[in-house]
Amino acid sequence: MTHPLLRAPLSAQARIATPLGTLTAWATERGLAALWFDDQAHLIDGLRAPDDAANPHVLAAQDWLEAFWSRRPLPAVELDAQGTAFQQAVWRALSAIPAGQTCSYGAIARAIGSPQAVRAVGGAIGRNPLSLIVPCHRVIGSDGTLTGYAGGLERKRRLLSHEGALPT
Amino acid sequence: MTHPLLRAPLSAQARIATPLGTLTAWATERGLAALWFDDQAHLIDGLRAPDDAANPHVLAAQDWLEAFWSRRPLPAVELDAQGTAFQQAVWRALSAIPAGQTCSYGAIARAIGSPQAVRAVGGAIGRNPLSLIVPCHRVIGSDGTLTGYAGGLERKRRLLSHEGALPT
DNA sequence: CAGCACAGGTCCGAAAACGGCGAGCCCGAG
DNA sequence: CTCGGGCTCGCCGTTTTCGGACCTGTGCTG
Repeated sequence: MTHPLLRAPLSAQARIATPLGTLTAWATERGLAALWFDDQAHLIDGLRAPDDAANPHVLAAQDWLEAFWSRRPLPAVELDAQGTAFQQAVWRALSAIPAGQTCSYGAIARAIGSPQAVRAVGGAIGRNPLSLIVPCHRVIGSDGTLTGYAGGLERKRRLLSHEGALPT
Repeated sequence: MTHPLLRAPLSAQARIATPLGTLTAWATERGLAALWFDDQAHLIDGLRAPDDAANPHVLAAQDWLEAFWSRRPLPAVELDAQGTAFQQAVWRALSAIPAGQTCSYGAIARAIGSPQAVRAVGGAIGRNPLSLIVPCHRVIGSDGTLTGYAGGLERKRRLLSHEGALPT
């Protein structure tokens, strides 16, 4: 039952439909622990909790997603993602990138005070459990290439396009 | 005449043919004391008794073996194996493993309440005098390796295969 | 009697391998 | 030249792998 992604036991999970595919959300008592597309969830292997679409954190995620797709201001969501100090720092930095903007891996590295750890930043971003809410899709190569996305490059492209931030 | 494997004098011995080679069975008045393949019987060196295929315990062993090969329910056999308290505990635990199943040395150690004595368990199993009847061939390494068998690894493999329990 | 070798498994530290990168370099095409 | 594509190499946190040390009962060896 203990999963490397968790520091508290899961209390609920629920599936949420979106224009880009169905997501599953996992929540602990403290907040949203994971949010991923079903078809790319290799990261989430073995994560399981009782279905409960009425869980408050799940509902919050749902609200957030609806606001996101319709480009309204985003409500706050309690997050409870588990990770090393470094990963937490990276994810926090990601959250600072506003919609409609992109940023390079190197920029994140500098932002968290480890300008040389560019590649390690890539690894941390790839392990971000909170798809969309922690906008890992807004980080691209310094030359404008999309480089990678756990949910698939096509999805990354469409997300950026939806935010009007597709690099030429 | 006193042998470390005996607590009562032997009363009979007899050879029994099986698909995997010829066994010899030794019996005391109280039950079956030893049962081993002829070619690997270093354990049994010096064990000698008058040949007597009509001895009741020998007959019981024969019945048991026939049932075993044809996968019928196994008749009870009186056992009279000599060993330390620790060894007896291990052998008793072995008898609890049903056919078609395997189990690790560590699991046996935990089962008898000495979770750390894994290696000692290996020693005790290797000294089990009652081949087949006390199913020491069902114990394999925790990683699935067959590790060892006094009767030869090939024989262990074929026994497990006969029981449909060969690990991948 | 002391010492050692085993039909294993667990834990821990060290070392190596592995990435959702980026800068520097070389080279050929305009 | 000058710009872009392709290559190499350094960067660093994380993961995986590897090698010992230790555990434990017993029989064998000096």
